[in-house]
Amino acid sequence: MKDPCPQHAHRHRLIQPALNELTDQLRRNARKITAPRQAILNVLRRHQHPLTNREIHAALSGFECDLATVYRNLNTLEEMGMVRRFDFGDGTARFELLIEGDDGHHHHLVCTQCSTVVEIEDCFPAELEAALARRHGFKHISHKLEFFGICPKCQGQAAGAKSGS
Amino acid sequence: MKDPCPQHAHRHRLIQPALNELTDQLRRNARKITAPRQAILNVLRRHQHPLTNREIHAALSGFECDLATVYRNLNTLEEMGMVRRFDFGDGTARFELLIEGDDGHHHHLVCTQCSTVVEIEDCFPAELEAALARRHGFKHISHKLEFFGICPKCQGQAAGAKSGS
DNA sequence: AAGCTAATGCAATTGATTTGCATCCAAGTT
DNA sequence: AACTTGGATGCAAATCAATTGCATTAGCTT
Repeated sequence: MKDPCPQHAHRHRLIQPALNELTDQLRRNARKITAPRQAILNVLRRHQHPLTNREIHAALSGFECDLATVYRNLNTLEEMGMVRRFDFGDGTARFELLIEGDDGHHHHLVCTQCSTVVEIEDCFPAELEAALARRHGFKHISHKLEFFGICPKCQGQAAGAKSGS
Repeated sequence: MKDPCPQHAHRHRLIQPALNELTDQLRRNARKITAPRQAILNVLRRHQHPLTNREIHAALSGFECDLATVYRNLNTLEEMGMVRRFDFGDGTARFELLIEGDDGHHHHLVCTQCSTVVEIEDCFPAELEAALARRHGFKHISHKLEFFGICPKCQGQAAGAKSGS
């Protein structure tokens, strides 16, 4: 019996893995250390929020690579367990870098006005989830959970704005 | 202070609204009672599970209309609060008919093998959600939550199958 | 029955994501 | 250090869900 959402919630957010640690992970998975890959990992290292493929592509400092390459690499990194994919329901996938050993399971609180994202420490209670699985005879149960609301900054302002002042 | 997810969980699933009750709702919202709309509502009445636009379009018995019309109507019905949109994370929206007065808030347990969908009575605890909103200063908070796992039927079978038997 | 506007059909468009294919290069070999 | 090779990349085309422009049709009000 494990806790709802253990202590891993905020842990990795504070850590910025060194690039060479990340390339080591690639090496161990028999992946080539290419320029696009390093550039992408560098972008992910520097950002604490979930990024879309397009955002990652745009953030490649100096270096350029094809958008398709970004897509391919994020899929690869996800398979390798180096990033986690999030779905905020807007039809665009977002990714966060994980540190080794962390499954990255956590959730977000997204402002429906300005798209500000806050990482959340809460999780759906594991006992409830287990009971639910038992009740319906399901195995290997997991969940997707994201919260939406109006952030403090946007609360004073008239609706419709896309970014803070 | 309200309950986590009140008793409305299974309520409407057992009810199959009469077509004329549904068209009355349209009328009250100043919407025209067209053939495509009636056909779409009929499909929704008969199905207890979330359906994609394409599935609804395919299920229009006898009557034919353009797929774009199905898309447009489900958007309209959603605005009117007659259907609720669900996102199972596969890039395709699904819809369920609501009964009047029910906001239709509930969740699902989806089999990742055969796509069987079970409606869930559990919900993310409202107290936790309220605390979360308070903690981060958010207002008008809501959430999206769906569960995934392997259903009883698929547990015995080798992975990979797309439907039972 | 006439008239106005929403609703529809059809085709084209948008946007995210994927893929075919020729070329290239990182990494292991000789 | 040159050689080999399969994974990786660039580019363009293809998918797929969903939306939209536009001319036409058809509910509904008067």
